[in-house]
Amino acid sequence: MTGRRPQRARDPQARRAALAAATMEVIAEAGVGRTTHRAVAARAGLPLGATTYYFPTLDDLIAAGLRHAVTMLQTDLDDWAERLRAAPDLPEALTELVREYLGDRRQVRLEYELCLAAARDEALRPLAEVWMRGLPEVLEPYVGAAAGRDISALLDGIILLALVTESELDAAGLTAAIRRLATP
Amino acid sequence: MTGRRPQRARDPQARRAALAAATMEVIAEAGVGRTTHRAVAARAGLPLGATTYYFPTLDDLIAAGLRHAVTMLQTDLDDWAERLRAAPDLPEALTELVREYLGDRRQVRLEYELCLAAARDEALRPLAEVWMRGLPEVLEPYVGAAAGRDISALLDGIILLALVTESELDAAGLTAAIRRLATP
DNA sequence: ATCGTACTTGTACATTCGTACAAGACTGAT
DNA sequence: ATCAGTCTTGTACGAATGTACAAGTACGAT
Repeated sequence: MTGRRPQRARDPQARRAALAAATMEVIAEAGVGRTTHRAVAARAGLPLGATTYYFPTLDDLIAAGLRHAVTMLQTDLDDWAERLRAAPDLPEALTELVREYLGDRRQVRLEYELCLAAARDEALRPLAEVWMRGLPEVLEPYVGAAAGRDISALLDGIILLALVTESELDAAGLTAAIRRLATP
Repeated sequence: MTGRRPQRARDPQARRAALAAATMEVIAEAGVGRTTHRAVAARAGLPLGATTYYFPTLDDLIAAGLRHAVTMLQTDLDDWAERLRAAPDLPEALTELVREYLGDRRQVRLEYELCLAAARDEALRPLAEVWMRGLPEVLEPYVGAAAGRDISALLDGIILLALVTESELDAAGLTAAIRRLATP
């Protein structure tokens, strides 16, 4: 019960955040189903007990990780919104954003981990909806609600294809497809 | 070492198949990351030892489950191809097929489990590619390669959206979007 | 009939898991 | 200075995990 104990500075808020961030990373690399307390603790550089102190159960920990992921994605989305606002041509700008997004495969996997987790666990659904409805909302002012949803779905599908096949993105083709969906 | 042992009839081929099918079901319900030898054995109604006898490691078992899933998806796809051939209007027929596909959420989840597993494990990639390239190939004769890929991506995205939000499919909107992508 | 091989099955085992908790340490109020 | 409560950390423990394997059974070749 009493090993050496050089206790670190206290900062509960930072610990919660660090654990959520570490959980997000573990999910991105190993998947929701292989996420464990110990992997998260190791990734965060914190003792095992810290995980259960701040998040009573593993499900809580995973939910916190996914919530953190959505927050990150949200700020990315704000970036997208701003760059689209400044862009001369929407389809071309969207294509470029997709290309950049595909640069970080870990983050892309995380997005689909979130979707699958939400598809399986109803409690996570609102979280995933925030993310899924984000892009359509950004696009709506430009092309309307219906086209916004269609284009968003197209991008999700194209991103999934690129994730699985690891093939190069056909930028010209994507731009053309977006343009088709955008024109009324 | 020596419990009661009413040994069942021998049929190795059927056992392999039963284990692969059971694995597929466990993956669909619990996810790749939570798939275990014991869950598969229980689902197949076989003893634990049978799993490791036919599939040396858990990865082998999971790969077999995913391979089985792709085979199932492939026959579904053949169905799609046949029905599209007989359909008077491609966009409307596709929309109807998507609506039916969404009826079995377990199968839809399985599809995305496959994609995520392939995104994480290179060895599974060819398997997922077979599936991802299947629909574009079916569509190509009707609309060309580029539009086939675009429409396929659109459907994947729409299906994902429906899976996550559990919202009703907007059939009319989808048909219209497909038509936009299909017309040259 | 017998025999070898391929299959079946129960069980064993080290490891890892989620979770619980006791013991210490910090901190703000008094 | 003291105390209560919050935070920190190491360790414990039963359950579940992947895998190994010995013992037993069926069956085709001989």
